[in-house]
Amino acid sequence: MGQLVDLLPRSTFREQISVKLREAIMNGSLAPGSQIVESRLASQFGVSRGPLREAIRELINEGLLVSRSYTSTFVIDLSKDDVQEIYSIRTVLETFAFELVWETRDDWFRDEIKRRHAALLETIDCGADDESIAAELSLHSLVYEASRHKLLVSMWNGLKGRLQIYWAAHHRAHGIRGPKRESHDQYVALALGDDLNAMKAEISDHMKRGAKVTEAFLERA
Amino acid sequence: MGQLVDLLPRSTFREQISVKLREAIMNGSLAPGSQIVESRLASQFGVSRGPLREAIRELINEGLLVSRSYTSTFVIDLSKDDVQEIYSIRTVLETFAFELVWETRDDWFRDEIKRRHAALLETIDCGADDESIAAELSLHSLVYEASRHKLLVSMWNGLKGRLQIYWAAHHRAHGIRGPKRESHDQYVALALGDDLNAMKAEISDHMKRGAKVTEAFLERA
DNA sequence: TTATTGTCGATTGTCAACAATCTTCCGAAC
DNA sequence: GTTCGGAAGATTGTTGACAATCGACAATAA
Repeated sequence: MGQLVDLLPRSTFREQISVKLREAIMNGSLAPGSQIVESRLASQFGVSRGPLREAIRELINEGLLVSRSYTSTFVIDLSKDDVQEIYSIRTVLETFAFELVWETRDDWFRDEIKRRHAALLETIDCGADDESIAAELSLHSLVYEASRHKLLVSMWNGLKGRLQIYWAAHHRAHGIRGPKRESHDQYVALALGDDLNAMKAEISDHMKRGAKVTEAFLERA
Repeated sequence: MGQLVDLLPRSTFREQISVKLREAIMNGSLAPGSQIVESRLASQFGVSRGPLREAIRELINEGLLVSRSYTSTFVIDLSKDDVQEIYSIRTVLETFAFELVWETRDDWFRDEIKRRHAALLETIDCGADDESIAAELSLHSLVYEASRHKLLVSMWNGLKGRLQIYWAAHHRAHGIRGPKRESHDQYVALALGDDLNAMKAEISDHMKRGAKVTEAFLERA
């Protein structure tokens, strides 16, 4: 028997809190470097410290928070090296994802990549900065999802979260605009084409450009 | 002022429990598929369920345990697909690690790889199966450590834990011996040599052989 | 003045009791 | 015999109180 209706979202507090917290960090309500106080957050969410602590542990394991025993926990503040590391791993993983997907790209893949690219362009035209970031990450997510490689997807999700924090924070701090309108034309065109090596080269370039931009961020500060 | 005495190991229960639990899973005291009951484990460790739950959450995030809300939590039982995924990602990451390290390999690297290889051979000669597994993983860990890429190391550690569970469990279940004596001769020789492409090919082969062995495991069952 | 010690507030760590949920099983109705 | 419903037991989820630790600042003594 198939799935007739969606599973009811009977989630625990811990789950709900961990997504809310993740959102708050990603959209900058909790800025990088800011302190997390369990008792305060718990009362804000209207729960006790137990489930809140478990949610915090989850984000610590994802690398979004850091904590020092008996003392304090903070929203992570990524260093330049951290971001470079993320970009370098991303290059490797996204290249691998395209290798996996390349021969089995189907109509769904082609339609979906166009759809997500269009969505990205629209958010850029609207000037919606945070949404542009999310749309860009969604575009890149496609190849991971299409790979049907669960482990690869989960690793990408880990990187994605940290990247989003970083971008959102620095865009806010420096008043820089989101992704440029033409930044993904080449990426999408090659992903629809037939030259895997050109695609790989584009990924490598794309990531190098991204890494360069982050350096520029940090030199202003 | 130097370090007069060792730092006192003032760790929290959660920390201690999470390493003990990890050990128990890795060495097979807690077999794949076996159920974890919070209250029972808590009394075994002599602590309350609070810190124990947090330790369990940690292992869940590492992929060593799985849980269903309000019902139960189990030691993970990897499927054939899961193991294939691990091997395929491992190929990608280890190749990347060698690219990073290749031009900067120094005497420490060369000495250390010989040392770890010798340690592996010794455990094999002693017939110490569990230790052979650990020694093999330690040998492979070297290139990640030498890369000085924190993110890469942490990803490898995640994979390593799951691989160790899988190997230990299946060796125990099927009475199969650990790694063969000559299995890493080529790997070490190429890692000390000057042909990066040959090294990459060896990694790819090595992983394919590993994946084949896991298939053989599963066809017996 | 300066180094040492004690104290206090803030924060995280731990505990034991209680609540919510899931599974199983048994009995009744059809 | 089958299906439905509901009680019972097992397990996880949640809570509020209490304990341990840390960092800073004041008190003290040389």
